[in-house]
Amino acid sequence: MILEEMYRSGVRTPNAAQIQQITAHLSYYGKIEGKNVFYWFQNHKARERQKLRRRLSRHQQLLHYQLHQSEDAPPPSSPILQNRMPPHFLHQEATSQGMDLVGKLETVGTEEEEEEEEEPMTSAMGFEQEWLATMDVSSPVPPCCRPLKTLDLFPIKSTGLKDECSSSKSSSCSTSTN
Amino acid sequence: MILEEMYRSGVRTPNAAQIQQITAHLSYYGKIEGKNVFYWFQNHKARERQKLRRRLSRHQQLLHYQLHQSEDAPPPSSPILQNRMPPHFLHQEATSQGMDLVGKLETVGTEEEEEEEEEPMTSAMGFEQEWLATMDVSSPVPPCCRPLKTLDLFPIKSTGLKDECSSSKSSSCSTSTN
DNA sequence: TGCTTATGAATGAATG
DNA sequence: CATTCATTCATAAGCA
Repeated sequence: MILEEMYRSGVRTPNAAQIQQITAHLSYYGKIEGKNVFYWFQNHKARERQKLRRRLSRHQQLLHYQLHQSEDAPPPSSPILQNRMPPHFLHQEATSQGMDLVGKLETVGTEEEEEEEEEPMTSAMGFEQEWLATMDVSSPVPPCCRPLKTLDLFPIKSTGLKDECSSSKSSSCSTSTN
Repeated sequence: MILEEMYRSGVRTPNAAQIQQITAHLSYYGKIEGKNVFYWFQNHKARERQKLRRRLSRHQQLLHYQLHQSEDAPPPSSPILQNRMPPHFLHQEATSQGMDLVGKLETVGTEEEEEEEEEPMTSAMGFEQEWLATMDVSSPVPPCCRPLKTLDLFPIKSTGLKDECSSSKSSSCSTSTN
């Protein structure tokens, strides 16, 4: 769990030297290469951010929903996080020149940031997957009436498939509802 | 089931928006989150591909075997050689009415050879670092005796580790299982 | 009841 | 850094 320790300490994208050291340490427990460490940090950071993002988006969604739910309905006090900071706020040090052992603009608990490692991750990027988001689409809707308007979920097959079916994927025209 | 319908319709990797809608619809039948839908598609696609791949490999193996039966020494290995083919083998599977570009049956590695294809960059490490290379720091000393002087770089604790650095289960030393 | 299968979840390894 | 794929884990379901 060394890696997580380091991660919690603020290490996000270790540079070559750091990776070397980490790898050296970890090699005690078994065969390990630098790329393993590298990948670990990559994945961990990405997934951490993902989770965070989903929290944010969920909250935002809730807020949005509540805002649009009723004009007069007072928001149940959820003013937490409205992080819409400038798009140029995250910028890690592209693993080249920056040492993030001490972190920087993040709440890097240099000592011991147990919970709440709020990272001002990106927010202006295109659309990634907010799926992992626990967008409880089920909760906002009262069980007595479902706002589902029978979306045409079947014929949707638009730009989701761009890599694998790149050859000549199914035509997304009028999918004739299979 | 709805998801299978969609899958058959050609949906493979729905994007965020699609997942949202699907989740919304499915939420009518019970509690469901976006990640569930995401995982479903991931798994379904993967296993579909897996089945396909297995079938193909089996067939090709049979053919290969039969062809080389009289020519070369018949491989006494069990016919359940299974997968271990080039990572990029087949890409799509047949959808009912979608496109089934099963093509790409490239040089079906008749003899998959173990090659150390590594380190594709080594150029300006502006993007991918060069540790993807097999820089093995664990080499200087046998992994069974700790040569590392326990660098005080960070608080390393040898608690249970079974996934992070054990991508290779070949932990020669006592893998300090917890 | 013990085993095999099916499946959701998670993670390592890439690739773009 | 985002996205995808392959593998693996854990567990529930099905069956002999």
